[in-house]
Amino acid sequence: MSTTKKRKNPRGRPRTYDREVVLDAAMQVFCHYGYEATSLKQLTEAMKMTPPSLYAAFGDKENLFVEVLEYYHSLYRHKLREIFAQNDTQKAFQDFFELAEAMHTRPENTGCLIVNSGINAGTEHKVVTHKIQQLHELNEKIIYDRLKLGQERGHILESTNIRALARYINGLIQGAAVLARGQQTPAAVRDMLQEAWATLRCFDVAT
Amino acid sequence: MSTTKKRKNPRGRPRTYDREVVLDAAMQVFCHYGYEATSLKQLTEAMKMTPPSLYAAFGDKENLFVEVLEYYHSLYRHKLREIFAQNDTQKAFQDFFELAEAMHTRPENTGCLIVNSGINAGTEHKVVTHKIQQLHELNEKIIYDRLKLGQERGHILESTNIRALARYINGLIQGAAVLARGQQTPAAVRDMLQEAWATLRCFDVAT
DNA sequence: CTATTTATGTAATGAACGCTATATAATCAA
DNA sequence: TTGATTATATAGCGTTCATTACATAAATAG
Repeated sequence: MSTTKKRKNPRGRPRTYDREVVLDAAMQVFCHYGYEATSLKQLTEAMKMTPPSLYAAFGDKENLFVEVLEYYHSLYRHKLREIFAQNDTQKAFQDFFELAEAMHTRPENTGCLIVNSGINAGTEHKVVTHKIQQLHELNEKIIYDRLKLGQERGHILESTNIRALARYINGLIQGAAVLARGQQTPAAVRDMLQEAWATLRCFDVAT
Repeated sequence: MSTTKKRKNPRGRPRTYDREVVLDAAMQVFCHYGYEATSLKQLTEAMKMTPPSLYAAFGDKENLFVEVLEYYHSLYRHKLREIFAQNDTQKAFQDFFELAEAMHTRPENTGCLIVNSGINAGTEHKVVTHKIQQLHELNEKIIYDRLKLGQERGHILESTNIRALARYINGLIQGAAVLARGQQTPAAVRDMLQEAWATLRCFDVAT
C-alpha cells in the first residue's frame, strides 16, 4: 500500500496555485481549441503558471491533458450521479437527456471536452487514446448500470436489450456534441435529442 | 460570367500530378491525424508534391483542407445518391444505416473526415468552420429530402415530424463516428446503429 | 542561523512549423 | 529559335513550438 499521504506542512516553498483551479482553466482552453492546437503559452496564461511550475506539477502537455480529461469526466460523473440517484427511471433518463441538451445548446457551456478536444489527440498519443477509450467505456457502463437497475425495478420492459440500448444512448450524446461543434443551431441539437427521447419505447411497461 | 474554361493545351510546363489523386492522398492524412496535427511535411510526402507546387495548386494549408472537405463530401454524396435513388424508402434508409456501419467498423475505412479532422480545425479558422457547418447542413438536407419524398409516396407515417427526424438521423451518424474514433469495438458501433434502426417507428404505415 | 527542500521567474534551447525566394525545367505561341 | 508562361526543385526564411537551465525566493527542520 503506497498510500500517498499529504503532509500538513511540506518542507519547501508553498505553491501559489490551487490544483483544481488550474485544471479547470486548462480544461476550458483545451475544450475550446483542441489538444493539438492548444499551445503551452495559452495554457500558462490561462492557468497563471510559469512553464517550470506547470512541468513540475503535471509532467508535460500530454500528461496534463490526461489529468484534465479525468477532471472533466469526474465533474460530469458527479452531475450524472445525482440525476441517476432518483427512483423514477424514466425521469432519470429524461433529466439525462436534458443535461445533454443543456451542455450542447447553452452558449455558456463549452460542450463535451472529450469530443471537442480528444477526437484527434489520440492518433499519435497512446496514453491519451487509452484514456479516451476508457472514458467512453465508463460512460457506457454508467448508463448500462442505471438501465439494469431500472429493469430490475420493473421500470423497463424485460425484453429490452439494455447493453445495446446503453451503447445507443451513449452514441447519441456524442452525436449531439458533434452537431453543436459543427455550428448547428441549438434548435437542431434540441430536435435531435427530443426526437431520440420520443422514439424510446423501453419505458412502455405500465404507463 | 467568368466561365473558367479548361484549355486543352495550356501554355506552360504541364503538371505531373493528378488533382484528384493528390486530394485523395491529402484526405487520408487529414483523416488520420486531424487538421492541426497534420504537417506540411506529411502532406507533401503523401501527395508526392514539393511545397511550392502544393502552394501554387491549393493556396495554403487551410484552403487545401477546405478543398479536401469538399472532395470527401462529394464522394460521400455520390454513394448516398445511389442508395437514396431506390424506390423503397425503408430499404433506402436501411442501406444508409449499413453504409454508416461499414464506414465506422471496417478497418480499411478511416471513418468520417469531418468528424475526425474537422471538429477542432474550426475554432480559429473561420473558412473551415463555415465549410463544416455547410456540410452538416447539407447532410441534414439530403436526409430530409429523401424523407420528404418517402412521406409523399406514403412510405412514412403522415404524422412524422421529418425535420426533427432528419436531424436525429444526421446526429446519430456523427455519434457513431465518435465512438469509432474513441476506439470502441465494432460491436459497440454496430449495437448503437442497429438499436437506432430498430427503434425507428416511422415506417409502420402499411407493413 | 544554517541547511534543506520545494516553487517561482527569466530567459533561452533545439526542433519543427507553415511558407516562400530563387533558379531551373518543360511546354506553347510566334 | 526566341519569348512567354507555368511547374518543379532546392534551400532556407522567420516564427512558434514544447521543454528546460539557471538563479532566486519562501517555507520547514535542526
